Amino acid sequence: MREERNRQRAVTQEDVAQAVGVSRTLVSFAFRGAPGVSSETRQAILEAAQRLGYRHNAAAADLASKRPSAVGLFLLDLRNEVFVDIFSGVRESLEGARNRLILSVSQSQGTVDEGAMDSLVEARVGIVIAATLFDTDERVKALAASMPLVNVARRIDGVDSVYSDDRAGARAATEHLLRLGHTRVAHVTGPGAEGHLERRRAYAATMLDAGLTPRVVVADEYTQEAAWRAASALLVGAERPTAVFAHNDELALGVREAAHALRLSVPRDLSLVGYDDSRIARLHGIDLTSVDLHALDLGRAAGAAALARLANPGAPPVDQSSNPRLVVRRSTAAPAHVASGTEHRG
Amino acid sequence: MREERNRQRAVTQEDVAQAVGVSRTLVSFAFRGAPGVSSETRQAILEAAQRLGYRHNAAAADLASKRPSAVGLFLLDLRNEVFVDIFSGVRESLEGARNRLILSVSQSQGTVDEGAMDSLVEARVGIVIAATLFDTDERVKALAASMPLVNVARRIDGVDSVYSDDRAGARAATEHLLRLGHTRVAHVTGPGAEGHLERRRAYAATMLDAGLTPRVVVADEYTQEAAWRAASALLVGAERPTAVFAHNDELALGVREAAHALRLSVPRDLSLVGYDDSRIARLHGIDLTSVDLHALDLGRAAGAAALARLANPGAPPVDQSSNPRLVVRRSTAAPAHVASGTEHRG
DNA sequence: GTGAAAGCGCTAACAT
DNA sequence: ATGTTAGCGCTTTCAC
Repeated sequence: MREERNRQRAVTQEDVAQAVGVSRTLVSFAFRGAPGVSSETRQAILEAAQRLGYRHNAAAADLASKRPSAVGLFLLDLRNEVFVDIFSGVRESLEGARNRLILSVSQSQGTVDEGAMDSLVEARVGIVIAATLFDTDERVKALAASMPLVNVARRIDGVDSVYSDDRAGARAATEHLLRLGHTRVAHVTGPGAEGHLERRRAYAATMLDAGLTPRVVVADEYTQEAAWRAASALLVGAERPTAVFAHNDELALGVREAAHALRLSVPRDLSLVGYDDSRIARLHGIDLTSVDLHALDLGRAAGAAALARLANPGAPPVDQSSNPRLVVRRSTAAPAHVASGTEHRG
Repeated sequence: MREERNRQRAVTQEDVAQAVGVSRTLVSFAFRGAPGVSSETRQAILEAAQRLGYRHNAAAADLASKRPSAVGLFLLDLRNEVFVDIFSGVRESLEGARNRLILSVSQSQGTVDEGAMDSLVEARVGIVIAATLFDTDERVKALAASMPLVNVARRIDGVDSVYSDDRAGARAATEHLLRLGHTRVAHVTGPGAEGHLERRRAYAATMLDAGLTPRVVVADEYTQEAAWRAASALLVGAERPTAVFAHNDELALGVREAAHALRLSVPRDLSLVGYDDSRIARLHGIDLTSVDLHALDLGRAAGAAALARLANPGAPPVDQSSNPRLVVRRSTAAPAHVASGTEHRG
């Protein structure tokens, strides 16, 4: 038993060929269903392979065939469900295709991660689908110039991009709060990398359009804990906002915890809007109003775009935008004074 | 601009060697910091590589060097934070080591996934760390016989195993409920694969020890939705349990939603205990009593075990158990009648 | 329908 | 300290 573990030379196509009494070429052909192999030979080969325990060696195959078959997926943070959904979507659209999917997750929260992207390059993926939120446009363009790259959840001019209209989503979120009667609406976000700017810009623009003063609070990371810290300072004093629109649900939950620690009740004392419409947002007792960006669809579309790019390297850049949707739940309500005003009327 | 995308032949060590005026060997050695290269030559090589834009080709390297450097990680479900934590832990302990980490995620919720494991085999990883919960002991043993394998979050005799003591955790959870005065305590779990049995067994044993009747409800998947469906049937009628211990937080949240839909309040009408101590459990308004199995540590330990196995293939199997910890929050309380009894006393 | 031979980019003895 | 040589397992012309 124990001895078997000692890695005896792996079974190769050569071994299969000898067993069947044909050449290596035929074996190679047989596996890829290439034409030019009689069905009898193919049967014999497949059967012998099975019997001998032959396993295809993807690395060797890629090396020999010059054009790499793997698709790399670069994600920022698996604790954020959006990225998990993107992953699921990409995988789904790669199903059936002959491409392996290699996942690489950024190490660092809040800064550019060279290492994770490098690992994809060194794995010689033929194309990478990347959530490049922390990189500058310039750097992404440079990357895209050196290898096929599909941008997901972000738009960059001249680079294949599959994204959700952040501007529309952020505007909808902010307007929802304004319509409820809030005037002191703050925005909690994270480090201001180029990929993360749309939402805060749209928030600020919407506020200004309404004649109000934007108030942007920047947490030092895109984590609950960082949002908590940032919100703890924001939510005290007479001038504290009556509503907060957070960059995403993760941050919104941090704000929520901070509010509760300060004995502020949501939505009575503070209205809260997140972004992503994660499963947590839907839980009873959380009921977080949030913007759904359909991450699964984004992933599917990105996967399809990658396949298309691989098939046609010369095609013009894809620019595929989709519309997010505001999902109103119970974390938002009219501010206290307006609410009582409403009551009087009611 | 656009033309650059056309994959011109990649820069190889050969190119670097020619540029510097040395042999390929030196270049190869220089990159791996192998001895036998003068520091001047090394400098020149590294610099030329930089200038030419040379990227190491991991696939070719692995192919040439017989002993594969990659570690495969097989995970069941990225939507379950436990697995994300395991991933983080594994990666952490591989940091510094020269091993690439290749992640493979099971496709199917609830059944064995051959494909995902195969992809690891075809990537020719040197060892795989696997959360094999859905496989039979027998199958895992067979796999482990054909290639180095470290079991994580599960114990299998004769196979490297790094796990948390599920029996102790489940017993602690059940006893916590019994001590609160509950007698009708149900257990909600998922499909009964061998890797998932410890908790329900410990629950049942604990109930029997206390002279009570176990009641195990099996959802058809390990998802919130499935738990919701299962719990909807469980939580009606006069004989409905006053407490539920769920296999994990994911299922517990499904039970919680079902309870709320039935207008049962947690913990007043139903006490609830989960398992995993996920971040969601800690949120204000959720406050789920749960068992922390320290998934991050599990991942770290599994990574270390994999490295150790790679370094010493002949060593006896690792059997490393750790103790989970019950974290009591506000989702558990004495059952209604006992609670009022307590009030009288107080 | 089948096979021979070259070579992918790299590592690893074995020279020198 | 540096170079030579032979593969790793596979794909892929190009013959037969």
